[in-house]
Amino acid sequence: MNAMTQTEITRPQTILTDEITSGADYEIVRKVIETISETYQDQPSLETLAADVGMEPTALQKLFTRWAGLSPKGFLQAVTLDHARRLLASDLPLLDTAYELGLSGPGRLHDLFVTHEAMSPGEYKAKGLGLTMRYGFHVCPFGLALVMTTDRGLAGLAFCDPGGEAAALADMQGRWPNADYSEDLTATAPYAARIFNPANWRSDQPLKVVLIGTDFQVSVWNALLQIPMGKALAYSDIATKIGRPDAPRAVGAAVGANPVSFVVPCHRAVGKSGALTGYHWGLTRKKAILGWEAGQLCAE
DNA sequence: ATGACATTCTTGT
DNA sequence: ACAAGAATGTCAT
Repeated sequence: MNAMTQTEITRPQTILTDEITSGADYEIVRKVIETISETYQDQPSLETLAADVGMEPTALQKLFTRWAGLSPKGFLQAVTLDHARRLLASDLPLLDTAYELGLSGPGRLHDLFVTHEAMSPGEYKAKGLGLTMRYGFHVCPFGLALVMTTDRGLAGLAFCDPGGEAAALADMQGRWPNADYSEDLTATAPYAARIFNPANWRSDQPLKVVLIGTDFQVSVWNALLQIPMGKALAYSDIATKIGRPDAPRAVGAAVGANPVSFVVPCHRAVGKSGALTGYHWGLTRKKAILGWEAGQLCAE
């Protein structure tokens, strides 16, 4: 069922000619999202948006809907303050039970099933010494994804746009400067295929993730993993949840330091007002991911 | 709506 | 040990 993992891929560009065009689509989609979020008060028409990216209105409509499962207008609503508030307002009854679950094996922590283990403090201090990281770039609905794995599981996931590969890789390597790195698309492709295709989100084959960070960071990331798809939590809520109600700002820093973006849903942390605040890989991408998730939910 | 400041943890000297 | 910074929050205009 996974023809994709068999494909020989040495350069991201070659994929663009593949039938999987979602990576190329994102270039367009990203521009449109950018325009929408900058000018949404003016209610930009589909026609205007299409003209901006040099497309026919109907073509853009089709492309955007195929990408997000949501029309541009629907998407606009999905990333509105109102909607984010609704996500926030909704319950957070997942406080204690999910935590235990997270420590003891596979659980429905994200709609993508993951098992995760934290590295010991000693391993963290070694900054990756003795670890072999295999990495590769793969097209995904949000541009290019840099996937990094160890033999213990997925350790890193970053995003970039075409041309930004080196910067993204440097960003990740800076986190574990003592690790060995080797490009190995054969190792990373299956991860990419599983992560970005909701059809492959299965409980019988959970994704293995290793969390490499300080105790504080790991506890924050654990909290993020407990936020289900289509929900969001304020930074201050997360702070409360991990027992440090006075440290929302430190939570923000820890969320931002998350090395496994998307899988650890750092995009589901929002400001207390429901406003979408920063994102390490670009605020537009955060909006794109949230809108895309909204589309996935609609599709069910 | 905007801006100053309070506050906690991480990280690099 | 210390100082600076961070994807915040709150309160006063």
